Amino acid sequence: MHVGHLRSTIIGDALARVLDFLGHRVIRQNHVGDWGTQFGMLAYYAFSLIDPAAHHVFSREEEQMNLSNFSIQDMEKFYIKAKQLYDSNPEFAAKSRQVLVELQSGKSRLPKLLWKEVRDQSLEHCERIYRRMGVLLTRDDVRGESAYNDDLPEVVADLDKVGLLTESQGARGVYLDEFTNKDNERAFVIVQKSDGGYLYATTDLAALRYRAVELKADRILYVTDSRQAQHFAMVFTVARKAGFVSEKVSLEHVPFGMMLGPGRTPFKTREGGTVKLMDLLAEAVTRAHSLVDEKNPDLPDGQKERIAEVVGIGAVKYADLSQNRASDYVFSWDKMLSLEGNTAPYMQYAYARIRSIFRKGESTDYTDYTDSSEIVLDHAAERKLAIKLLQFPETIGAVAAECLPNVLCGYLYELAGAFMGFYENCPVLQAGTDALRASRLALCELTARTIRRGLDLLGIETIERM
RNA sequence: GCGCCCGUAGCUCAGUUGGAUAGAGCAGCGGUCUUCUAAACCGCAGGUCGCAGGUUCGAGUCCUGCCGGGCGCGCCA
Repeated sequence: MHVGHLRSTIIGDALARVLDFLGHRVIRQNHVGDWGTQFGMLAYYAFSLIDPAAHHVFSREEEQMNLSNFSIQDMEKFYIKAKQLYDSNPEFAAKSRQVLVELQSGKSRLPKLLWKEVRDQSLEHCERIYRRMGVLLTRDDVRGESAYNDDLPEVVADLDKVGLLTESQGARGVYLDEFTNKDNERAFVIVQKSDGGYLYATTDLAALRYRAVELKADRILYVTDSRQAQHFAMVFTVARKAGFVSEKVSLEHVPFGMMLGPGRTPFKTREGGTVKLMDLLAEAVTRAHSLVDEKNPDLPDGQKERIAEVVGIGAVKYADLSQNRASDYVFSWDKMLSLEGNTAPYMQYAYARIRSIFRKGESTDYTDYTDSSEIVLDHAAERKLAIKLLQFPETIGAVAAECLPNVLCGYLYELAGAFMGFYENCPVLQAGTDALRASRLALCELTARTIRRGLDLLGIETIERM
């Protein structure tokens, strides 16, 4: 995984958390690309590692080959090498495509075994990143392109059954009056190539039907980059017309802007020169660690490392989530790893400050103050903070309705800002009266709870001190 | 050609059912630690909201046209 995979992973995770929190039954679907050309080349490359001299691929003896020792240390390097060979070596490319054909037809067991091995390694790699980033996806959520392989002929047959299917120049597809092509003619959505192969529109239709019929989803969200907007608009239209999805089911593409490189050039996926996600996370944690050393040198080392991890990872995720997802995202180390201003550490810092008050006040029991206290809002800063606190529910509602995590980020930033103002102006532990002290402690408690909950919904952790 | 997205301060961006003097961060300048964490706070400076019309009591927001940028459009995903 590289930085180009960051957005869909993080945005999808945050939206799933928010919808979950609101009581919806959320079914995560990790639609991994485990069935295309790239997996053919990976599987064949894996094979060539086992036996570099091999010029033939699918003999019986080779099917017996023991694959148990096969392991891939670094899937990213592995892919780059395979890609280089694919581009430079016609023989390798031809064999890769052959592997894919064998794979999809299910004729030979060897490609299947290799494919499975490569896929497992790849998914394990993803899971390591998910765990470090605090993304809730698990292996159970993986339902990739390969899962729909057997449904593809049926999708085409069903389109034919309802009279939508047309043949043109040997390819089969659906004409849509709602869209036009380059020549201003109605669009043609191809579901089966002239050579009999299927395309991603076919897979997406199969997936759509699975989600509507089998999973009984009533709202289906597609978190992908905005370039696929038209593709999904067309696939949704076909699915409706074919009766795969009823009108009651909401189909929503949740598009986000591209990851751009320096100079606003597109970040090429599947090319060399991209920044690895693991490296990005490590760099973020390193930067956070040196900041902890600087700001709070007396903390024990173990605690510093924990803080660096939470702050660094949080900063990376927040940098992405806080921007309106429609905008293109210009990759910048400084911006992504920034720990100043409107960043996760700002909120984490506000939280840590509040927790510090409770430690100093010798009470860590949250419920001590909220239930029995009258809230006093005499100071402007108190009033401002209280109003912000009350806006939390409507904010979450808006985030869920519009699928905009940055709205939650904006809210939390305002909340943390309101607290900072309160903190500067309103002494808590040394408030004039017991009643005022109790009231302010309650405000602190409610703020801490809201910040922690809000960050949690974004997939970002909090720490007790920093 | 058609379609979608975008154009807001020097830079990066908020501003989504139209509502009062358009906000924030960074960068710049100047202040604030004898009191709960200064990873903070306060102040100053900085904008013809791409342009031109229109709707409205009211437009960054809605409509039309234009300029500029990005992306997409029958056998890749």
